[in-house]
Amino acid sequence: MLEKTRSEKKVDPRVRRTRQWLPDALAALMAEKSFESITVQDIAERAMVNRVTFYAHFNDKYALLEHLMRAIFQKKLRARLPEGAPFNPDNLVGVIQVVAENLDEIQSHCPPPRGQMDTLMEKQIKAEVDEVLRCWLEEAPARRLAGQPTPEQAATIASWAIYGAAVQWSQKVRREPAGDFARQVLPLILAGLQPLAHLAEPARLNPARSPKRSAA
Amino acid sequence: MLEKTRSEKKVDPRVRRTRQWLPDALAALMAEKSFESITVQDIAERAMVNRVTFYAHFNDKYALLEHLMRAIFQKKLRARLPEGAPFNPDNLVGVIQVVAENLDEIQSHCPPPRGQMDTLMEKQIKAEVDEVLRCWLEEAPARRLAGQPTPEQAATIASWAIYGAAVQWSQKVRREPAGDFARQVLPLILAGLQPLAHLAEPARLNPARSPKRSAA
DNA sequence: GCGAAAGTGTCGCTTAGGCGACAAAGGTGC
DNA sequence: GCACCTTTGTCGCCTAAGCGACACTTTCGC
Repeated sequence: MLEKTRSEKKVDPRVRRTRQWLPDALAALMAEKSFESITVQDIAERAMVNRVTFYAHFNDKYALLEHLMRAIFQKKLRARLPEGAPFNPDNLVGVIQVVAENLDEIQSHCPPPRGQMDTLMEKQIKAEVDEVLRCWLEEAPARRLAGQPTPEQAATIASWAIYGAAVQWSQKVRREPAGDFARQVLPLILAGLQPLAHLAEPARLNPARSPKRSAA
Repeated sequence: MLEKTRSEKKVDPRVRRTRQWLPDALAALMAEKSFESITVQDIAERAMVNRVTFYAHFNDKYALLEHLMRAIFQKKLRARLPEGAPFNPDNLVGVIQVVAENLDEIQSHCPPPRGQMDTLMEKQIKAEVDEVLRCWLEEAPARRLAGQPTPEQAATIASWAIYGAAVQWSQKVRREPAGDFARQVLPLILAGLQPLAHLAEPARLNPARSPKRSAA
């Protein structure tokens, strides 16, 4: 597991195809019936792929569902953020917004007995957000001091925080648009991303030195 | 060559897929540029298939074009005639009509320097019509006498006749609808399909015995 | 003309996918 | 309980597809 992070250069076209078809087939089937009633045979048949081939790529249908949900989320993210988008407040708002919208869509589309689906989705979305944040944190000027939080810790904390905020938002009876919500919680999320904070507010106070508070 | 006539039972799904993709790719490319300017590499690339795989299925792009044109014609035929349609005058009219329409469409869509395309299409359409007629002739009650035309001969003669008539029709400056044309030439075509003639006219004259001509 | 570039057709070799079969769970009806 | 059926994972064997490389031929551009 966890081989190359973001490259995937030379993949056998056959592999690329089947890894495209299987999620597509599952998505198509889930538009027709409940996930639980879908069998691996159904998926393989719809994907025009042998059942054994399925197991060569995914352990079971839950693993495929994880992959599918992450792919869906990634696609929405790509639509909101341009490829290789740099860190800035607007792009971070975009991430939060897409998390919220995705959550909302799943909850409104799928019938309430969603079983493990919520858990799976939560794991995948947090993982994806974590990865995006980690990229941003690694690109940012390194100012890591011993005893201070690592970028990995910051990314994890922020991804959990974002997801938690989105869950709370999605459960409100009268909720504001996802974009408004995202802008609203932005400061709280940014607070957890200290290494990036100076990129967010151009006229910031100096963090390490004594904060010379100006007279009002 | 010329293995099973109409069965194709168990084909490896991988083969089925590539034999689906390659014609699809060629059709897509021909909507963009001329056939001559299309290379085997283009086709393989568009079909997401290795170039060597192409040669495992077709000798060259002309062979693929033959296959494609026959497939297109077959599809139109299936749309006009229900699967396993029996012989009757209306279905024969349908065959003639589809031949004419197909000819017309190719000639109006493709730019006049069509090179070998006409030849290829002619060969494939006549082959397909020949096969359909042969099926009908074999199903018909056998009344074959020594020295009389075989069903194969009758089918070939009729398929050539149909195609020739369609070519003439397609070149007319002011031509009637394809359906009218088909009904118009039907008697001439039927005349060449003697073994089927009795299925076409319920109140026919007895063919072998002395034609007792009724007074006007 | 003539060299570079692109396209063609064909070779082994490697790899992913198809297939039949199997034992081991899970239902379902009685 | 017990059969019966479906689904699930997992084998090994075979085949189609991918790939790099080769020797051509064709097509340009100069």
